[in-house]
Amino acid sequence: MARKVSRRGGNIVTIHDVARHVGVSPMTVSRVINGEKNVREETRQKVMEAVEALNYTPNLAARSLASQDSSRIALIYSNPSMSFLSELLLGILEQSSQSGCQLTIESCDGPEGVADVLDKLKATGVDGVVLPPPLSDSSRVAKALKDMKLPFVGVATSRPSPDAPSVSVDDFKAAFAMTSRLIQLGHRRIGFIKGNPNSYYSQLRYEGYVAALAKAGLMAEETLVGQGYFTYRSGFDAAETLLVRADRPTAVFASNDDMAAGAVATAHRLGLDVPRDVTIVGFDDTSMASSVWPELTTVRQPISDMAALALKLLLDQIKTRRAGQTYAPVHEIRDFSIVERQSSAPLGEASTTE
Amino acid sequence: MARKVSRRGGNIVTIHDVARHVGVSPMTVSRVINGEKNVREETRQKVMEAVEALNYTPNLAARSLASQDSSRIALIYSNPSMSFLSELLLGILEQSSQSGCQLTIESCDGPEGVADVLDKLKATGVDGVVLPPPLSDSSRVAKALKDMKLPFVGVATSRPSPDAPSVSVDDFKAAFAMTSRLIQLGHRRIGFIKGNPNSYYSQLRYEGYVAALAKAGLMAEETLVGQGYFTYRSGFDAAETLLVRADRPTAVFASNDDMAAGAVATAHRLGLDVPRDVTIVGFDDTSMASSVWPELTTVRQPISDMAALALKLLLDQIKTRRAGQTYAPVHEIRDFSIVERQSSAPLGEASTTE
DNA sequence: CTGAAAGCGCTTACAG
DNA sequence: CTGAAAGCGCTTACAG
Repeated sequence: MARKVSRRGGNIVTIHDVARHVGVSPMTVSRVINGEKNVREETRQKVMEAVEALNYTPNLAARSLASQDSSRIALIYSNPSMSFLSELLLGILEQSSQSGCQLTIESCDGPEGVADVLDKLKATGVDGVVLPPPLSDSSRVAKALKDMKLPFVGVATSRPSPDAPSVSVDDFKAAFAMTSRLIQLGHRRIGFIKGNPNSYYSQLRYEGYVAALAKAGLMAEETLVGQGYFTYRSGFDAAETLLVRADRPTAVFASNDDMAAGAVATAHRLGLDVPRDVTIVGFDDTSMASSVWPELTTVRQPISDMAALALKLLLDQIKTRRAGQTYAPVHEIRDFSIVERQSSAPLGEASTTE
Repeated sequence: MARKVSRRGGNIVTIHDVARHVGVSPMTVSRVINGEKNVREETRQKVMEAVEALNYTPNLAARSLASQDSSRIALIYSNPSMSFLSELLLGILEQSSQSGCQLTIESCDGPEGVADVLDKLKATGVDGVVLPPPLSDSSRVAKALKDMKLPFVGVATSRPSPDAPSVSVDDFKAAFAMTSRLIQLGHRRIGFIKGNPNSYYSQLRYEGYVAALAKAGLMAEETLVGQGYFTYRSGFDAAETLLVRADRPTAVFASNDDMAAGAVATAHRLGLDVPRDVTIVGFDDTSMASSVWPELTTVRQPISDMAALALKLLLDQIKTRRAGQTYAPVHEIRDFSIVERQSSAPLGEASTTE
């Protein structure tokens, strides 16, 4: 009978095998694996070697059962840009497989739809929730979660809930930096495409743009600002209004990549070359930014990393709570960077790229 | 001490609680939950009610530990379209959270890079692998996996390995149907943008196009066929060659959505209206198809569902093997459909949409 | 710094 | 059709 045949195709290597191999108790092996302090250095070495030699990997199921530590985490998203979502997913998955937690994903229609999802999750049993924008910005959602006493974490939130941890980028500063860069390239008439007005981070990006203009002694002309909703289509439409004018801007800063990609499409349709006739830049650096042509100059937000970290913080929070301690929410700010690609150029300079 | 406080915020409800509530043994409850036959209908009812009433959910960790049934599944992908990947991820995640398996994702650079990933996975311990295209088409990858005796499943494969299950759509038939539809709309000069020549399904889509033309008594003109690589950029470039010509095609069938989106961008850049001046259609119906403007008419492949089913088949396979039985690979064919949106129109008809 | 005992919540294999 | 026993692989809590 092949009962002891492992799921890895060989024989199962358990903590007992390692223990026997080294000549210690399973307990000691457990301690080494979990990086606990009270183990003699020499013993630790030997155990490590045995783990290596036997190619041992802990059984996650056993571990979480024994430690009562298994967590079911739900990622609730609402109509974000798909490219944003994929980056996020990649990061979350990485982390969840490392942490050995069970991941569920649920979609809903905006903050209003969250209640239903929450009911469902309550029935199924979830230990924590990861909230990407725009949900992460909704105080309403935060309140609902708080009422349920369900731990959660916000990713890419500009207005983190005081009760929950969050991971984000300084949207104001990033937009300020990007706008400054455009000014440095010689642009003076710089358009802006806003994101969804309900999102606070959308607001912050706009304010960063205005502040950078002001610092350079420029005015934010209302006619150079278009209203978008973070979708390709909205960028496409908003850009049209900005670009058909005779005194069109020489650069357009769309506040996410999807809208920037839409703006590029519009520019092309209007017979404008990017970046020769108009510079167009985005925000996020999702896959969209480098799949479009010309590839977008954009503000890079390390979405995957941020998502991974967010999940980690959530798990910490859950652990702390289980231990009966109170959890002090951490608000992590990640660095952004400006990635220059082919969609931007100094003012008046002919496109020479390739 | 809050030791018995559940991860769900209330007290843990275990199989014993349910059993006590009904007045049966835990064993009986287990049987009901797992849908086994040998339970009296009346007992089953009562158990079900108790499960409902107590809001019981089985502990996945305990279950997989007891049944020795936990599975670690790796999704290995190589540079697919990001939008395709997200759809896939969504489906896989749905299923993995339902089946309670542990998911890992790994990326690599094409079939050549798989060896490294496999080594890594071998060390970590994995029970099965999900392979999306183009990896799912590579006999080399299939061989490597087979040599490792690692179960795998192909998603969206046109050339399924005889040793592994697969879930796909009939690419030939789908391309045939789409091309026929274009012909039906009055188009006679129909261009085609091929996908990566290494992919067999790319080949099949092309053959479907040619066959449909032939059936209508049309020739596949070589000058109407462009070479792409399934990327936005390649569609953008290939479309240029097709559309700058005076005798340009009136419709272009790009063999995936990313390329179709690129082709639309090119059309716009050349001052052509879509669909008034040229109809452009895609394949897959990823989020790209409906985020671009005009939204793409395309062949819908139910990617999420296919991925979910694929994972299920993989899990079945693993289970069967563990039971020591031999597994006969199933090759599932899903239905495609043609989704008509704004990027296509009858020949010569002015754009009247909206 | 290390170990023996008990138990996490479920299922398998056996007995009735 | 139903149940009592044993065990999955690990960790917690206690003892030394």
